Formats: sequence, structure tokens, C-alpha cells
Amino acid sequence: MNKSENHKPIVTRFAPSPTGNLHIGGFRTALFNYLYAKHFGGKVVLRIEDTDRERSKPEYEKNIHEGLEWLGLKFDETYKQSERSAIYSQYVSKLIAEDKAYVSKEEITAEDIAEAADPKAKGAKKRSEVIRFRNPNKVINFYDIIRGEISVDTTELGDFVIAKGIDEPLYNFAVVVDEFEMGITHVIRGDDHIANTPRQILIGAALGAHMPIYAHLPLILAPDKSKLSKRKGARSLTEYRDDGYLPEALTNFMAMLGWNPGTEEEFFSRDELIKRFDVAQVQKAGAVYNEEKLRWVNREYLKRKPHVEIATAARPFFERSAEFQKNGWSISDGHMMKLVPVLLDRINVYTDITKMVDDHEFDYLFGQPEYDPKDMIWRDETGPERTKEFFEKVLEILEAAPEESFKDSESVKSLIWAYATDMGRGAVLWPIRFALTGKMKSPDPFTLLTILGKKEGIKRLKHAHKLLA
RNA sequence: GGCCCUAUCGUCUAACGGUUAGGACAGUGCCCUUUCAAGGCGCAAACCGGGGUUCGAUUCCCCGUAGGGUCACCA
Repeated sequence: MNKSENHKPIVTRFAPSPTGNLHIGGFRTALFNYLYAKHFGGKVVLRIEDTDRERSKPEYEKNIHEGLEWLGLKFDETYKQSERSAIYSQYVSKLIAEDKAYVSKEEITAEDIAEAADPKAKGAKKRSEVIRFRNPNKVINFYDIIRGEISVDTTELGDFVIAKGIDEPLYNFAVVVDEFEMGITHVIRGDDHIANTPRQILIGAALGAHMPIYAHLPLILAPDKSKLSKRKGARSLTEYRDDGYLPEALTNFMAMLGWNPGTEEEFFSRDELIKRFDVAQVQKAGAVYNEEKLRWVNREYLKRKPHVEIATAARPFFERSAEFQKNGWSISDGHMMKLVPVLLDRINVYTDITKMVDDHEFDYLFGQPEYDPKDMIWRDETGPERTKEFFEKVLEILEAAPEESFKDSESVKSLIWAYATDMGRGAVLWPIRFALTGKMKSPDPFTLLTILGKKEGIKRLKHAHKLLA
């Protein structure tokens, strides 16, 4: 890291508005701001942009904090624009005094009145007086770390409104005042703000502020390549949390959406990301969000977790199932631990467990399954008589085996394997597995025996044997 | 529509003028195997089009095309 050339400490910011829950797009912006600042040993500030009193809601603000906390993003400073109105009005007054802005009398048309009557209209409730910025009508050039030079003629913007009143600053104005007051050196934000940049630069110049360095991140897209929105399936971070996604997996995945270190590595811890991250390397084009891949990344992280941790985290997802509750099932800690290998082989995310329980895939865990005895017979040529013999022999072996042998599937396997191989593995193993689960598809019989334990396992095999009589 | 931005497999991407255009997810085939998973090994799959510049363009420039963003007294 080039410490020597950084005289000024870097300060970045994440500035969400509490008009909705925090989604993955917002998270990625927050993450990139965080990674960039931390890479250079700088600061990140969190600024809640709640100047829109109508649309800002406390519950959204809470959701933003919860999401960020879940992902472990810690901010060095936190501000809320609604608590800073004195600062904004001071700057508005200054601009007016310097004739860089002025109070404008607005004509209210019949159209405006009609609009105001319609709650869905965007420009509802027009003021008769607003504060407008005196646009010097210049061509603005700025350098974007990701996109390079961008040039825009601001003439067509006209004298845009910067505040509804002296105490009611609008977004573009409040942002510029804050960037200035908070000493923000780098503005890293979504691509959709690129159109706001010229007017913010204009306001900044009028304020005598030093222009921050901009980096506009490509948007995260829905599968149809349009901006990802709630309607397009964007879920809030807290929903990912509630579904049991691992925060480190989501972080890794999001960091790789639009950025990569230029190598073929794909797994990075938070610290590695801080060390490697560079905004200049982020992709210019928007990236389609692919949940399948997220699920795969999550699974990779799951596989590296200690089994105890998985057992503990997975339990609530069993209990959450409607079937589980309806049947009054329960599951012990010992069971959970034994179940981990089975889970690891078939889930990507904890919430998959709930679906599987609801789909009756785990019914066998909770009691003697019901089934048609005919399905127990491997193939017609085996027949019920021979199958009965297999049960008898296997039962004999299992009953003689010590409890110890049921600790892991390899031990169980070693008990039965030789016999099964002699008699024909399918002919012996299929009936056992089926007797244990009553299902055409399930984990292997050895694993099942460790999960169910010696007592229950033997009980089910005896039951099956009786059904064949 | 104006302005702005973007363009490599279906998706995320590597390549920073010279490669059989690489990897990952998804897909598919085979192997393993008592079923289902998991796993292993393969396969298929892309440089948007046209002009330049250059000995040589996926890469640099221009035009076209397509997609996206934005055009509030929202943020």
C-alpha cells in the first residue's frame, strides 16, 4: 500500500436513504466504500439521508443498521441528515447572500393541483416559494476512477431547486454540504448517481469546496438486465440473514460482483479483501445478480465450518418448518450432530432445511416410516424370502455390535459390508435403507444407522422383517 | 426523445496488441455407487457489427447497433 504518497487520510461514505430496506446493491456500495477506505487505512462514514420527510421511515433506518451490522460493517462515524438542518440552512443562507442562489416565486398550475390530489403523483405538494441555484451554465468535466473522464454540459439543468425552504434542503444540496463538512475524499456510489454529479460539482464550487474523487459503481442488474429492484426480486439483507446465509459468504460473493483481483482465486476473507481491493479494477458494465452462484458460494463456506457450529445454526431451521411444528417433532443435540454430514451434502443454505422438512424428506428422522413392503425388495429375482434372510443376518450382526460401532458411518459399514458384498450389495443394502426410511431416495444405510442409533435402527429392521412375513 | 454510461460463453469474469480466448456458477456426459445426494474426470458454450490505426486487433480510435441509467419542490 502506498502509504508514503497519501498525505491526506482517505474518507469514504455510505449514504443510504431510509425509504426502503437495505438491499444487496446498497450493501455492495457500502462494502466497496469500506474496503477502499480500510485498504488505505482511512475512515468510512455512514450517513442516513433522510431529508425526504415523507418517505423516510424509522423502520427502514433500523433495517439498514441491522443489515450492516449483520454483515459486520463497522463505520467510524455516523450521521443523520435530519439532525443537521442548522448546518444546511446556514449554507443556503450563505449562497443566497452571495447571490449564488435565490428565492424563487413559483407559479402553481392547474396541473400541479391535479397532481397534488393524486397521491401517486411524483411532484405532489408544490411550494409557492423554493430556493434555486444560480446555474453558471458551464461544461463540467470530472474524472471518475472507474470510468475515466466524463463531461457534461449543465446548461440544460437550468436553475435547479436546491431547497424547498431555508430549513428543507434537497438531496443534491445536503449531499454536497455533507461531503464538504465531513471531509469526504472519495465518493463511491451507484452508477445511477452519475447524472447527479455535475450539479453536485456546481454546488460544491459555489460553496468553495474541494471536489471529491468520484467512482461510480456499475449497477447490479435483474436477470432481464434492468436495474435490480424490489419488484424484480431484490430482497433485503435481513431476509438473507433470516434465510441463514452466512455473512462472510455474502460478502465474498458481492465483492466479486463487479470486481476481482485479476487472478483465478475466488475465496477471500474480509481481511484479504481489504488487502487486495482496488476500485480502479471494478468492472464498468452492470452485473446480473445470480443467486445460484451465491448459493454455491454459501455452500463452500458452510463446508468449512466446524460441525458443532452447523448443528447449532441448523436447528432453528428444522423448528421453523410447519410440518415439524404440526407433528410436535423434536430433535436432540446428538441427532443434530449426526445429521451434519447429511445436511452438508444436500443444502446450500440453512433455509433449504425448512423446505426439505416441509417436503417430508426428513420424515424418517422423527418416527417409524410407513411404506409398501413390496418396495423393500431389491429386484424380483431376490424375492421376499431371501430378503427376509438378509434382514435376519444383518440384525444378528447389528445386535451383536457394540454401541461404539454406531458412532460413525464407516464403522457401521465395516460391520455389514463383507456380508452385503457376498450376497449382492443392492439386494442387501437397498432393503435395509428402505426399511429405515420408507423412501426411494435417501442417504446411505450406514449414515442412517448412525443417525437413528442402534436401538431405533434395529427396531425398524425388525418391523420390516415382520412386514415381509 | 435529450443527456450520460456500457458491450468476451446463458450468468459472474480473465486477457492490459501476438493465447488452441482461461476460470467459476449453471447445463450436459462418463466414473464412483444399494437409491438420492456429494465427489472425481470430461464436453459444450463467448470476443455485437462495420470501418480505420498497426506487421498484427477481443484489446486502441470512429461510426452503427443493442442494452442500461437519468431527466422531481425523491434520494
